[in-house]
Amino acid sequence: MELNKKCSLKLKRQKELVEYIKRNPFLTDEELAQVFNVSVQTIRLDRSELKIPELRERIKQLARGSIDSVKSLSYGELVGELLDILIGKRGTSILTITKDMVFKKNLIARGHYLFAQANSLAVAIVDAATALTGSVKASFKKPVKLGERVIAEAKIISVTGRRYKISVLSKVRGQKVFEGVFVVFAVAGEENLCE
Amino acid sequence: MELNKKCSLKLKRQKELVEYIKRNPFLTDEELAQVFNVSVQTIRLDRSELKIPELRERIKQLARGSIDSVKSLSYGELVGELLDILIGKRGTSILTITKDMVFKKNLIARGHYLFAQANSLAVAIVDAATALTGSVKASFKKPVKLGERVIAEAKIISVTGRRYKISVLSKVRGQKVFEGVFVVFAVAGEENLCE
DNA sequence: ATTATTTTAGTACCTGGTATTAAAATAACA
DNA sequence: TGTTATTTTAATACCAGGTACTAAAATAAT
Repeated sequence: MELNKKCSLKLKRQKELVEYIKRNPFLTDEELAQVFNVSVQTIRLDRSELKIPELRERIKQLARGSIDSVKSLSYGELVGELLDILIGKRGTSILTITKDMVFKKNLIARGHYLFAQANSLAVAIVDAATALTGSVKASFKKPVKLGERVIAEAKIISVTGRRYKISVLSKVRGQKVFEGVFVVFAVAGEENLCE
Repeated sequence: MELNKKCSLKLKRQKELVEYIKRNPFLTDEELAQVFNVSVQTIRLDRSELKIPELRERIKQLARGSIDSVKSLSYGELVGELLDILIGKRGTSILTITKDMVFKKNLIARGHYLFAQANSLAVAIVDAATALTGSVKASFKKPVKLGERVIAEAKIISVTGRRYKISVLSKVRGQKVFEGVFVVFAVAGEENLCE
């Protein structure tokens, strides 16, 4: 009842197998069998004991992991990270351009990410329970590349009733990359925000 | 020899199929057949004509891409789902408002999602290898709620050199919710797009 | 020598395809 | 209308890479 040598051989192989598959997830059982110089059945037995899924399942999981991060624009209330805010006055946020924000061809950030950062900041500094964007005039001054950190500064220029006019200026290393004027409405309930 | 109607039906399906699979790469031929309401064989025929690899191959490629870490996401290129496009002319896309697109407080869609749909559509119909947004004038006409389906229609109004002027109109159940004029630049390499 | 463990083999079956041939449905045309 | 081209569907044989199960060999432990 103490199959030390054999048993340890088996355990050793299984340990290595785990590592090997981790590093090398695209191999079939047959190929693994060759690598470890055992039969295909042994590999299958090992996998089932170790609960390692079959090749196709492994690949699928990898693919899922890669695609999930693509999803959509933002996950929280704000696109970017709030650096500083003074509600009713101004605010600053920073957004680092990651690879899912850029065109794959040239690694330049898609415009709507810069817009989203500016828009969510504009809405945030109004924050009268709820604020909705009414209209925008924006211009993209310079392309922003992968990895760059965009700092957006918003300030309220005027307030007329529930109508806020806010300017947002975004920069990368001091260089202006985006500029916009947002008209935002503070809404209480459900009414229309149309002009 | 002029199978216009039929032919266009087939072409339309194939176009949609390309998009559908891009956004939805984990579906089997059988599932795709159900979606498009045709037989499995037709889907296979389409795939082979369009040189779209089979499910397992698609998954493998995704998984490979994810491991290479460089990862070029051709999946987040467009916000919304392309319904119909005529490059150089016009295009239509649909975006269903999900819960991560709305303000928690009132379930109204954040403006930048509508903007993103419009912007990515505007960029898509230019598609001169690469296109970047230069400036925008936009206005949000009506709040859009959770679950609603926004249909955006973009059309090119004018082209001056590499400068495209594109109007985008988004509607929910026929009601105008967003309107914008985008100035988009077709860029070849790396130059600035500043005005 | 006997028993327990481990490895290997063999078989039937599954999914999601390819590849090929052929029939049926649909559209175009004269 | 009939005839022809196109498109769609069906049927069949085959493949990879498995699962699940049964059973025989090989090896080790006592």
